Amino acid sequence: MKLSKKGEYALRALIDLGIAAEVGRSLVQVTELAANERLPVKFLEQIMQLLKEAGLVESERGKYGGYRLARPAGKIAVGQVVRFIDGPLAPIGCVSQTAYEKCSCPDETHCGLRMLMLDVRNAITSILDRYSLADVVEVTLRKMRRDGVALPFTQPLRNPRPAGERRKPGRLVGASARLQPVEGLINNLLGDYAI
Amino acid sequence: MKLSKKGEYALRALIDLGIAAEVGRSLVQVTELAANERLPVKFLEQIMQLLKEAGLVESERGKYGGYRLARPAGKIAVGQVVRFIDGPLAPIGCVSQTAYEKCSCPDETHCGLRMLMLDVRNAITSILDRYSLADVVEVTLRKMRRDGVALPFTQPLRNPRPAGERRKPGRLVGASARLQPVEGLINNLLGDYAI
DNA sequence: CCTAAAGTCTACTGATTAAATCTAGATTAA
DNA sequence: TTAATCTAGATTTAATCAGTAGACTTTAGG
Repeated sequence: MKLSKKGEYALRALIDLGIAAEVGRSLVQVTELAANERLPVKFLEQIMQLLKEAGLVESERGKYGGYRLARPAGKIAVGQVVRFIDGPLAPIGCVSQTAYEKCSCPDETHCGLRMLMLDVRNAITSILDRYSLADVVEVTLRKMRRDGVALPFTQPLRNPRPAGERRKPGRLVGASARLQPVEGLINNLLGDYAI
Repeated sequence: MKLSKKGEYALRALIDLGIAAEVGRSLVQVTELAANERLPVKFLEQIMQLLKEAGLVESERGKYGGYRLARPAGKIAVGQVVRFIDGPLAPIGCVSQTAYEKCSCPDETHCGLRMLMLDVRNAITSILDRYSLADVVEVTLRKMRRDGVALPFTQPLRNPRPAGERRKPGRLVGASARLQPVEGLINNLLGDYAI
């Protein structure tokens, strides 16, 4: 039931880009992302290309270039990212809602494994499709601020580009503002009472 | 978030062995298992060896040999099987309760991804550790009987061995008898009202 | 008692994918 | 022009998935 390294690194990078945006940094370099999360640089470069193809990030080339989120973090669901990088969230193909694939067993309707894995699939998607990058960013920043930990990406790039419209740090709109309360760590931490 | 083929095939085989036991067949050959689930025979042989090493199945060698569950299906949790074949259930190592592994990020306590994945881990284990093979077998048999589908493994081996103590088909003891009701397909189907 | 048939068990081989590294090229700011 | 950066592709290493070959075990039949 593993998330691939590629998927994990992609999420780490995207979350960092979300934090950067929230902190006023519109552009982050791959080397910064790699350093901040201790990821292999060249591998992360490949992943950033995939995320660009997916339309999740934008890039600026050349010296003092870098990456930024292509849309607000609140508009990027975690599940979307994982599906794009790792494929369906379902543990086995025959319970995937977004990419169903017939399985080997001769009679799916009487397959107990399938019913069990359908429950697992639903449990996974109910979390990963419910929360956006903004939710994860919000929880992270809140915890860091509470504990007085230094935020990353607070130092501006030495020569920030004009940047047509700089993304202003604003209220993140995440799950807690949109959805019914559910159990789970993330949801608890999203409530003000829990910081 | 995939279950590996090895893990999937292992579960299919074990569920089939559970069905066989419930139907009065104490020994099933690899070729039968492979045919019933349409799995690659030699690959399944390897997997059966792993399951034997894990103490989940027993084997009889030679002509008219085969495999059986090493203990009652109610004593084998699905999660145990997956963990043995595929490793931890957690999507990333730093949220595994049974096989924690430090992750690359410099500060786990302020890692939003980790909190999110902890929720996912808990969602997965709450299902896979709650249900046993007996639960899956019960749901499967119930559905098949309801729809009048022919049960597998009902024909005895041509020359069944003396079989010291034949396992008698008896009441399966699964989650529905042990645990609080929870949401999910499997649990609904375990209730009598749902067959 | 001997042997053939039908099983499990063990080892090796190859294809494909994941994970990461390496090398080189294209683009931009200074 | 040069250094920093993204872009692109080839290469390496390991794991997964599966198939092949055969050795070992047991039963059935002569």
